[in-house]
Amino acid sequence: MLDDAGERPGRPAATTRAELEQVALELFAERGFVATTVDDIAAAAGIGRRTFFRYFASKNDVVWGDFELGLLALRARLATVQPGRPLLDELREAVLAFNRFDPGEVPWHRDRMALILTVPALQAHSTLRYAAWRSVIAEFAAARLGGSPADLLPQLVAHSCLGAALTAYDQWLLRPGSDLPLLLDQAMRALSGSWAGA
Amino acid sequence: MLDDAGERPGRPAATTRAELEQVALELFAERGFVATTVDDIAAAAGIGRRTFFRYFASKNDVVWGDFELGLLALRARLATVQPGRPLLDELREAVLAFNRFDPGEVPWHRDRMALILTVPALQAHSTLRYAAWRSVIAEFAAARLGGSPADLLPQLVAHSCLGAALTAYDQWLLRPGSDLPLLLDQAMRALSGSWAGA
DNA sequence: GAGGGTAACGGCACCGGGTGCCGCCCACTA
DNA sequence: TAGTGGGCGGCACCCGGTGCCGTTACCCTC
Repeated sequence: MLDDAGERPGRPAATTRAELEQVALELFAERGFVATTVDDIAAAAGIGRRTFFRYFASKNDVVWGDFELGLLALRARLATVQPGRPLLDELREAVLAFNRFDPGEVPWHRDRMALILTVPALQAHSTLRYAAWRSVIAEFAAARLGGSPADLLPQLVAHSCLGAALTAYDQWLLRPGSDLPLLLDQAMRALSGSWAGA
Repeated sequence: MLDDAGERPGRPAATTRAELEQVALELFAERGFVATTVDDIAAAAGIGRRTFFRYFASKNDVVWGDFELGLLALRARLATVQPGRPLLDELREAVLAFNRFDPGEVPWHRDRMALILTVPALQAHSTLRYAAWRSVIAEFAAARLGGSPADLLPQLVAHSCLGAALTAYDQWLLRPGSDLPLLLDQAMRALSGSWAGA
């Protein structure tokens, strides 16, 4: 609806989400997220400020790329999982898959995540995105454990997985050169109560 | 610095945080959080809009009452805990203590939490408050487990406790008449890997 | 009881994100 | 060549948040 080249009637779209995202991330890297105004982004992309908000619901959303698509993939993956293996094993692998990226994409992804995890406005906004992520996990956990996704246990599972993923990301950004999949794996495995007896 | 009755030189404060909070919560209950502007609150409290922002850093903060004091109490409590008991037992009791309120306070607290957990702007903002809460937990966990609060395990513990508390609050608000301390206890106990084998 | 010190008040102007409205533009189609 | 329809983008507006600065009201001292 604002992308692909012509085909449709009507005026062709002036740009794409991906293009806008790239322009914006460069500006964020140069001057920082808060110091970059939406006018700056629109000007740099050669569009009107009003048009920017047709591509992204908010300045915060620019940094989230194709998160929605990722959620769809996550849900699809979990829907086709065969029962039989421990819940946490499935979740661990799903979390790893969700956070797997082409090597070429990794630096971009790292920049994005650094913003999300350090800029207060983005930290705050991220909660709304994470809620959608958690509900995918809670759905799956509920299917496995029985009951409704709104029940205490599925919700707790979802919160725990999110916590593990965020912890891993924090470590990844904190320690240059560290390995994200490894950290995610460690964090997810640590959920199995390895610290519960301490 | 803007509270207590006279004693100091200078013009006396026109109101208090508590008074403003009460006025604001009533307006939120009447028209909702988003539909209530800061001007509305200021007008209802008989102060200038500019003055409102001397009492609260943002409209979002109104709803958080004495959270900072609670954090201090939580930290103090954890600092005086005798080693020897399992980490999770200490944390469970600390979480329960942190969320214990006078019976008379409960309805107010429930309203506050309902706002925080359902209004998107407040959900988002809450992350920043929770970060401070988590760091108190992480400090304690690091002291117990050894290492730095920034390490993976203490961070994971903190995220898990927060997740448990939020899960319990969600259930509390979802089921009228439910018992918050009981739900918190259940959620914290469920962290001990009761679902890890499923 | 007059005057100075001091700290909160609060108006004003400004910024920036976000939105509703509406006329304009422009590729495609008939 | 005229018409259709969807994206563009200016404009005006709202609201949260901030820096500035003159004003107000108390207290203390003389």
